[in-house]
Amino acid sequence: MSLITDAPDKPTLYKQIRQDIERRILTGEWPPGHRIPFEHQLMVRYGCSRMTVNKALSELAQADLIERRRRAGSFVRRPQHLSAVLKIADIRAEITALGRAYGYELINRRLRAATAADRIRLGVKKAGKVVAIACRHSADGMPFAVEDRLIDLSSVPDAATADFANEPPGSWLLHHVPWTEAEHTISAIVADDRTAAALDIAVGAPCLVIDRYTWRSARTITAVRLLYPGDTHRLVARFKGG
Amino acid sequence: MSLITDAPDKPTLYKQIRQDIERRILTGEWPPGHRIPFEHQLMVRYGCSRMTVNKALSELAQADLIERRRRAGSFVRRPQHLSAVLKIADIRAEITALGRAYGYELINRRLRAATAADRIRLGVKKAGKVVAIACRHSADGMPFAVEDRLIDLSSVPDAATADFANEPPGSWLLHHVPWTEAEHTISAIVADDRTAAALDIAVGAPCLVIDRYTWRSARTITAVRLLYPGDTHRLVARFKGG
DNA sequence: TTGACTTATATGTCTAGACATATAATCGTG
DNA sequence: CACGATTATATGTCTAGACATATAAGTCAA
Repeated sequence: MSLITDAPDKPTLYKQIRQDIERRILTGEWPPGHRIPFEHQLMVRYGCSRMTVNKALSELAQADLIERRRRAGSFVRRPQHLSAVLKIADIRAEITALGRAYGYELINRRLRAATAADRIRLGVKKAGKVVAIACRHSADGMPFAVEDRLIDLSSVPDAATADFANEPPGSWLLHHVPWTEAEHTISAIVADDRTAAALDIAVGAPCLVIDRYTWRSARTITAVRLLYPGDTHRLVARFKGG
Repeated sequence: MSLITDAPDKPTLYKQIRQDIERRILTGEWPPGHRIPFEHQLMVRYGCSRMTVNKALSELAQADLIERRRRAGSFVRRPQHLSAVLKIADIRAEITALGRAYGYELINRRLRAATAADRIRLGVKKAGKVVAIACRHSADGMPFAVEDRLIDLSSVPDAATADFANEPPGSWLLHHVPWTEAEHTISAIVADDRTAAALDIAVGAPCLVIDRYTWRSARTITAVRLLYPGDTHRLVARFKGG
């Protein structure tokens, strides 16, 4: 579901310098704490101006591979805590990418005044209207995930009239509302009878849960809970690090 | 467990330009596909040289917020698929960060010739030796996670003599072996009797599973499976996007 | 020894140019 | 009209300087 690729680039000088240093760091030749040659030394070694060296080092610093300290120099950072770019794609794109046929089914759609529980879930204080949606995504006709979503109509008025019978709300929102911030929480539960029926798995079978909250400029847009069969579905995050 | 913070920086000119454009993109003032003013126009607007504008735009391009095309200009990119930086910290750091007391207990440590199953798990073909470790992490005396790890001794010879009785293998590896690539797979299972006993939860209770493989320059270092109680533990990924 | 002050220095930012290069737009030609 | 050649232009990279600024290291006094 995710992969960080290094596009092969024309080896301009600053990129060459950057890759050169990166290689030494990744192979361990320059261990954490090692001081990288000063910009002045590097410009002599590579026969270029300081700006060129600076650009290479700046990018390495931006990638957290090195740390730059005024007057002291640049240092190889100690291995970062494991961190991964976890790309959780639009479910339709995810299923299509697997080469399987995507299916969507709206189970329930209700427009209502926000209940107390709704307001807590969306993290809003004022009363207002919400759209509650339950739907199911399938791959090759088999249940893939069930979705339980709440959309704050005060943030997304258009959602009141949107037709979610044919378009999944996730796709609709992605195309209609720019988001600025989001949060995923991943956990595990066992299927209750309703979930089990919807996913066509046994009651008590493990489920992977993704709760996603999306904001736009500190304003809640939507809260969604996705349930996947836990033994067949996997989230994969692949990454590089130092 | 993760958070992308924007450190408040002294507002140098290029950063101001960058944030200015970033704001317009994030608020939707400049929607996806919108062409950003040419560098030449921006240098007039901000009264600076092209290199300054170029630095701002280059960083925005590096962050995938804009796309730059020669002769055509720079354009706001359409919203990326949801992607999050999922920071899976060293467990000790994770527990400490929660303000709880960290505990570690080695359950089992065996040095053996790699079995067929070991070789499959590590993705190596040649015969060799491995260290198999089972251990438990606890927070405030309560089981937090159980770990089942395999270390390839041909990649990490020192692991044969390392003392994992007092130091968790994850911390030891992080400090002794630089890694260049890793992969996480997140899934859910239900606890079997052994897992239930180790985590002090009921048989059949949900567990969050993290399988992590770590490589160094295409060479497998270690494979580890972490089991967390699924209803109490959560992976959180918070992020920004366009 | 400790704390306050000074100094040297590496990085941070910026300029006003230059040439390279990819490509959108235009122009000509069949 | 279609297609290939030409041209204009925005970005990509680079230079040789400049001054700003944080700070490690050295200096000196209490």
